[in-house]
Amino acid sequence: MMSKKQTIEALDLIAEMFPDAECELTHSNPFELLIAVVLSAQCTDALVNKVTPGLFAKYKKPEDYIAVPLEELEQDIRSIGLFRSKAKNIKKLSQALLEQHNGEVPKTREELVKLAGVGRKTANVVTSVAFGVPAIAVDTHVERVSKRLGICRWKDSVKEVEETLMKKIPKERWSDAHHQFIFFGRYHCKAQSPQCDTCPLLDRCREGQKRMKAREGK
DNA sequence: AACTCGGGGCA
DNA sequence: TGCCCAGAGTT
Repeated sequence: MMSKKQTIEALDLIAEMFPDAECELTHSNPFELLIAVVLSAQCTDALVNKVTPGLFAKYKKPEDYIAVPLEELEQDIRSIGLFRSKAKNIKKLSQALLEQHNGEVPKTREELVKLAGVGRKTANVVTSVAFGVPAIAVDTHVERVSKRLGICRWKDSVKEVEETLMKKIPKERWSDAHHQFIFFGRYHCKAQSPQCDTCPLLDRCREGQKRMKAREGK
């Protein structure tokens, strides 16, 4: 397991690789971000960004999502997959914003996770990106990278990964680290092709060392 | 903890 | 054409 010091050193190297890492979901206000992150569950940000410009031109406020028939909203987001449940969630979520939050996006994780289609990851992205609250949203990239590097244990749950990262990374770096890990996982340490050969973290990476030894053994 | 939902992108 | 992508909700 990486110590706190080792974790920060690894993070520094990743930050050098992706100094401009930031949220890639197209949005221009907290409500658009919330919708975009809900849509991004189980699909890529690039795919979400294909539908959101048209979607946000048509739907500006929670009322707009409520006004339209479910089938119409389903068709508007059909290309991203899982569109039936996502359309239902967005209508429910819009209703809740109107009835319980004056049509505004709530600013706390506790309130956000009560919304339909909003889980731990989505809530953390919204609070950190829209409201500047320090947070580490653990998606599959963050989880995979943290486990490969040895920052946390392979068997850790998403919640345990998040708690470990918060312990080992200074709070003022949580939000930047979150995006840097995501970029590292998405563009370099990919699920099927980690690109260990060109990785600056190879000598300090648990999984990378294991892979190199396995290759030499052949 | 395991299962389900789903179309797009790429080999 | 079949594998890979990548969270929330339910049981």
